[in-house]
Amino acid sequence: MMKITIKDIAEKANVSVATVSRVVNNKSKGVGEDTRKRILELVEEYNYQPSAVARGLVTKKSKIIGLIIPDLTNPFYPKMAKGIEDEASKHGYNIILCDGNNSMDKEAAYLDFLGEHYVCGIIYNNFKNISDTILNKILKSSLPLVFIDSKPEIKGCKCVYLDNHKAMYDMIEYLIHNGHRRIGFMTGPLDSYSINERYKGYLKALEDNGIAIDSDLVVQGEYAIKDGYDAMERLLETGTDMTAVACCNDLMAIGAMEKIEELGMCVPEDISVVGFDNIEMTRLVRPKLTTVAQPIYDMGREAARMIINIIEGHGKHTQDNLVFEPSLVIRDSVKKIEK
Amino acid sequence: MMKITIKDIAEKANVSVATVSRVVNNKSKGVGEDTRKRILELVEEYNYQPSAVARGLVTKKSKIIGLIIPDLTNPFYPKMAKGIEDEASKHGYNIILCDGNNSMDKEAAYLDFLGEHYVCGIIYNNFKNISDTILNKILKSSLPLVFIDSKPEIKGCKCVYLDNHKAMYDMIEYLIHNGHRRIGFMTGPLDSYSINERYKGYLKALEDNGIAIDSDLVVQGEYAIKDGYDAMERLLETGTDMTAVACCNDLMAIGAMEKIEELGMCVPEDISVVGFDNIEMTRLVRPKLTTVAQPIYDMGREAARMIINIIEGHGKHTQDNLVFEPSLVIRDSVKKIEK
DNA sequence: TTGAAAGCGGTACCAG
DNA sequence: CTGGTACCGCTTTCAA
Repeated sequence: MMKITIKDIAEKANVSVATVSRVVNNKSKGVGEDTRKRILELVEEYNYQPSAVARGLVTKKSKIIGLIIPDLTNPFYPKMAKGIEDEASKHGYNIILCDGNNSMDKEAAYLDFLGEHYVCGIIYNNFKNISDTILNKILKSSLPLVFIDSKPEIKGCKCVYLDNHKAMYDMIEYLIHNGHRRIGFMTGPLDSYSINERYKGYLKALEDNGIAIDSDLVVQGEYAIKDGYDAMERLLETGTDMTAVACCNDLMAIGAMEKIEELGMCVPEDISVVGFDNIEMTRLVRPKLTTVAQPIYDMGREAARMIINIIEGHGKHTQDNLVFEPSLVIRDSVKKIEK
Repeated sequence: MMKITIKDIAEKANVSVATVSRVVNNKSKGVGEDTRKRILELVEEYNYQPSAVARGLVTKKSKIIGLIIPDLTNPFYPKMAKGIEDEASKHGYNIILCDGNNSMDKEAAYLDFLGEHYVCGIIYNNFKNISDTILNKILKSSLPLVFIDSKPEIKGCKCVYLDNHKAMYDMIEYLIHNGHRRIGFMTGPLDSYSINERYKGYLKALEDNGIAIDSDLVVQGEYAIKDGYDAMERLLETGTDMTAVACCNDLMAIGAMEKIEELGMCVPEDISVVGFDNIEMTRLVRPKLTTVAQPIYDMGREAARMIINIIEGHGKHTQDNLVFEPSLVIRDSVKKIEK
């Protein structure tokens, strides 16, 4: 069953393709009411769908925004995607969602993929600092691009992200105010902008409070629950006298809690744990996890708005960086230590 | 900065576009080694990316599979998407992921969207029984289509799904064997194939065990945590003497547990709760939730394999239905009632 | 080994 | 108000 084309409709209606094109695109000024109606009926009857491909070839526009995220199974990202999606559809744009699967190669492949197809812009949540290969692709590409949840070293690139430094700084200070001084840090890969900022925030907070930095108190891991679980095991071996751990995301924190509990210890009595992101799980887990909230849905919306501005050319004066403020969500996973 | 086209490369290389096309597509038999090299260099230098759009227009093939799911924020679906993605990329296919946002209209819109673009097939996880509008779109479309996690009333349609009836039947029997007889049922919208099957499984298990059906023991809600929370409140009002509730998905079950706890009661001491899907959260929540596991990642992979078979024409003998077996995951949210 | 040219399904401009 | 037609960027015969 061949797909119906504009030519088929034109034949059946005894008009030219130009006319069909006119009515299909609602540029009906200059089309007789009767022909218009006849064509519309045919369109309906044969379920004619204009090929966006052919159309894209001539118009070079597509109303499709590509979105690359690191990992769909971290609940943080679907929420971001929703924000982007909601804002985009409001403006008639569709999203192509690509899950980079925590792999630079996959991300690079998707960048190519999106470049070859006619997306009109890309929102890119790179999970690590971009490699030279990727940097090159981006530089050579003329596609509008906004980074979300990161801020690469590219002059003039558009970014929306959280003030990660402040976020972690505040969190560590909160821990310190609660009497903690031996504070562990569970980091993700440090070659990620966000993670690196968080790490710096941790360091700075310790420093500002006159607490010595101890590398035995920091472990590095990947981002999933299982990774936090594993990392906690390692941290417990090196981190003597540790009374609290700050984790770089909620998933890791939850994994850490699992490990602690499995070892017969209690959170927060034996050790306090805090996370980052405020995903829904943090509310559900026992004890409820203290964490820092990112307005991720809104960040998504703003990123969408930003790229649409650029695409539609209203973006000459769009600011380069949009940075959001974090907020602490205090729950039950931190113990107050009396002095 | 205009995008580089095949013509540009051809000019620079002093050859025809046909030749460039040949080398770009590795149909190099019949291209001089030197010209070949020269062209490849140009391609590299100018970062030439052939327009998949133009190519798609002529070849009518695209290696893109559209995937429609109900809601990205239910962790069940990202896992399914991963399965599909992984299998698809193994065969060189890409996925366009569309989040229907629990809305038929959105789903319909995406169906159109995918139809207009040149995807080569669609994997569709409809969240409710398909409407006539959608049925029509599907019937009129010539695109390969496989349904996942549902089984619509369309002759000859390809489906991969769980034996939902058996799943819920087994779960209810498990409850009964543990001494429960006043068992509540928290259902999702009944005009969904999967949900309806689960409901029937519930009914059948009661019947087979000589337990009277009591409509005061069933509530209906939507699928999110909040919905389960709300539904539980209603159920508690009508469901007298209820000792257990079976929920149609884990999210609802978790919401139900929240409500129960908030009311000062305990799970499972005061009331047992079971879920469905075995999302990761069920392991994390306290008490750990007893639920039924769907091999959703594998189901995704099989769905991908199925549609690729159809697309590539090896699918003449593909079976219509692929049904997976559920398995109970017994954890801590069910109390054994001594007789 | 290479080139010319006919489309693919539309859009948009120019005529009539 | 409508039709003819030149592209858009690429693939694919058919000839040379």
